[in-house]
Amino acid sequence: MTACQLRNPSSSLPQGVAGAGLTAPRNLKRKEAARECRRKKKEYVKCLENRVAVLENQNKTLIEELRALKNVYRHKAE
DNA sequence: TTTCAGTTTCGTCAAGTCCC
DNA sequence: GGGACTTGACGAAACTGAAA
Repeated sequence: MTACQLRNPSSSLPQGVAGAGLTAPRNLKRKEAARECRRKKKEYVKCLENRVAVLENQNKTLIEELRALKNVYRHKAE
């Protein structure tokens, strides 16, 4: 038993047939809503990827800074 | 060039949430 | 409550790259 069958009792029908009673404008709205949802999701993922890149750069910079400071204090201690 | 497995894209359904 | 909207999940079709 697939998850789809659990959720959709009319799943023996090909997809699209079960909802054939829907009016065309309603179907159109669904299509557009799905497209918009996917567009937003892509945008969100891209945003997260950008953030990862920024944070990785920050991390590199901070590591470099820490290394430099350690050097300074090591020389002072000598 | 053909075949085929893996990936991406699309339309649809169902469930959840929000707002009136 | 009920209609409109959002989103995860599914199957089908289209696309892609590697192997034969």
